[in-house]
Amino acid sequence: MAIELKEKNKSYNNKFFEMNAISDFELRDIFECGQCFRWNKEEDGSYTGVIKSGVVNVKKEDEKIVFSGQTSEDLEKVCKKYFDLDRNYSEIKEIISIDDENMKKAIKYGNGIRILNQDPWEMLISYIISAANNIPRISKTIENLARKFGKSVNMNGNTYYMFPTPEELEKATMEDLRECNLGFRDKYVYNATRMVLDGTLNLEELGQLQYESAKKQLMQVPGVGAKVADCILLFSMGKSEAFPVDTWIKKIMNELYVDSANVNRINQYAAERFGKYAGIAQQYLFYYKREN
DNA sequence: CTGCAGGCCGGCG
DNA sequence: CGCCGGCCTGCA
Repeated sequence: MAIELKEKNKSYNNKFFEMNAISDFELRDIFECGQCFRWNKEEDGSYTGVIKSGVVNVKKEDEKIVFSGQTSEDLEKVCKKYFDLDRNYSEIKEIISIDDENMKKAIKYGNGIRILNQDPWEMLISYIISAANNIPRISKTIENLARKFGKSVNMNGNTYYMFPTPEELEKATMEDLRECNLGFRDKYVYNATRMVLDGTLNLEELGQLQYESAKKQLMQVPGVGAKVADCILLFSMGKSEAFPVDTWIKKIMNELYVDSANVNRINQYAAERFGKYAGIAQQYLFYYKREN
C-alpha cells in the first residue's frame, strides 16, 4: 500500500519535531475531551493517531512535547495546523471566564485542551455516525470503515488505516455500511458521500462561509442536524463560535446558565455570553461535566 | 429484559 | 411550529 501512495506522488517518511511544553497543551485533555475518535493511548503514555496526512505520535517528555510520524507533508507544518498551535489559549481562557467561577473551574480541569483542526470530510462522516451513539462504538465504526475502505500505512511495525476518501467510501454499498456497524445512520453516510462527490456539498467552499450560512448549508445534508453541524464547524472548519448542544451541554447549561429545554435558546445564550469563543468554552464545560 | 447512549427525521396536535 | 416516538446496536 505504501507503493500505491508513492504512485500518487506522496512519500511518507519518518520525521519528528519537538517544542517546549506549555500549560495549554495536555495530551489527555486534548484527546479525551471528545472531539476526536482516532487517537489511542500507548503504553508509554503517548498517543498515536491517524490524521489526513498520515500517522502521528505525540509524546510528552520532561519539558518537551515530541511529535513524530509519517506524514505526506512537513510534519511541523501539519502539527501546527492540526493542534492549533498558533492560537493563544491563555488569552481566550481569560476572556470567557470573566466573572464566571464555574467557567474558571471547568478551565482549571481541562486546562490543556486545544481544539483540533481535523479534516472536514472525516468530521462530516464521523459526526453523522455519532448520533444517538456512544464513543466506543463510534470509534469502532470509524475504524471499520478505515480498515475496509481506506489505504494502509505502516509505521514502526504497525499497520494503520487512513480514513477513506469520498471516492473510496463511494465503493461502500448500503450492506457494506451496515456491516461496518453504522446502524440506521448507513443511509445518511451513503447519501452524504454522494453529495460530496457530485458537488451538492462543497466542503471547501463551505468552510469559507460565515458561521451561520455554513451551518445552514450543512444542515441540508440528511443526518446532519444542528448539533452535528456545529461539531463539524468547530472541529474542522475553524468556526470557534460554533457551540454544539448535546445532552451533556444541555444539562450543564441548565444548571449553570439558562434553564431552558429549547436548544435554540441555549445557543443564543452561549453566543451572547461567549461570543466567538463559544465553541472553546463548550469544550471546557463538556469535558468538565462528563468527567465529573 | 427494558432502557438508553455525544441526534435526527417525520408525523401529529 | 414544538413535541415525541422510532431508529441500529450493544451494554447495563
